[in-house]
Amino acid sequence: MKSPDQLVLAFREAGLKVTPQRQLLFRLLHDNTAHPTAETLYEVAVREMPGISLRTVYQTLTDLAAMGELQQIDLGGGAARFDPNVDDHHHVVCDSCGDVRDVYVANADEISVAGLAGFSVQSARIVFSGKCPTCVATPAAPPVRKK
Amino acid sequence: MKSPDQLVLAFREAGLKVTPQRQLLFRLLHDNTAHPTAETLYEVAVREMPGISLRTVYQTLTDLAAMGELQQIDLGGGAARFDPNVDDHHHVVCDSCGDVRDVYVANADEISVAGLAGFSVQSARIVFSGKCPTCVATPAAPPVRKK
DNA sequence: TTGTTAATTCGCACGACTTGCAAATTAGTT
DNA sequence: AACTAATTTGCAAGTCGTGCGAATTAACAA
Repeated sequence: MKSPDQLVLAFREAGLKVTPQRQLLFRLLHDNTAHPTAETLYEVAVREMPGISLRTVYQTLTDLAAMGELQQIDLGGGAARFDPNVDDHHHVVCDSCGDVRDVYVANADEISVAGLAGFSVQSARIVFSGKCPTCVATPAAPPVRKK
Repeated sequence: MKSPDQLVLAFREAGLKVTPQRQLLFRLLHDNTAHPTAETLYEVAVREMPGISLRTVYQTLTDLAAMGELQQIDLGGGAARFDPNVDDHHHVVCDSCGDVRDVYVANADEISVAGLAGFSVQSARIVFSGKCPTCVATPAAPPVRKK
């Protein structure tokens, strides 16, 4: 994702307005490696800007994703997560606490696949599951997911 | 997934009852490669058994998944899909029509991954996206997803 | 065959997540 | 300062799935 300043320019060039709400979200997302949900991001945002609405957070996240500045990650079940890292990468999810981290796969294109005959493949997403270092050390860590 | 007859035995052994509804679903799922959603399966089931409820379909799918006879696939956004193929395999999704197919990856364990330090990884899911053969041939095929 | 009991079915309500809508507000420009 | 289109916001609504409770039924025993 571009820096907040660059995003301001990018939004104006796209004919979009730069509001205080958006600028706040630009800041909160910049270098954010927490893979927040819309709700999570909202909770942080509302502390700095008490009036901001969850609807606006959704809206801005959608806009950023549409501009390719943000990757939306659907891990099934719960809420979508948003990743300002738009490099080619993948993810690990902790089954216990729901934590998500970026993972880099060097030779993803070297895997040999059967069953893709006739398919025009555009992308491949890899999601690893397991226990994060913290939850490995703490056996009974309660899941974060609401469901 | 086991055959319908074997599932009957497995359910009884687990202390679960074998109802006509369940037997119907056993049959509909056997050798089913369509990766149906609960809703889709319900629509087929209700034709053979007009009174069956969507609730029961969800219940039975959950039971089968808990017994390891069915794999639940969350591809984000829409409804979960169910796969009676419980072999170690992965999936391709058609962006146009939503079709899902099984894919076998031979050397999935040979990929070199960075960022998993300290993580205890249990599994890896790979989802390919693209256009299925039909949608490659028919450019403007409408998406199936309701969203 | 009849009785017993725990499991199941089913419909409805509800919960989580997300989007549609419309009125009021505001950013960016003239 | 005025204008206009974009934005914000709250609420309603939609989708997917689950909790709950009353009525039903499978499984088993006498």
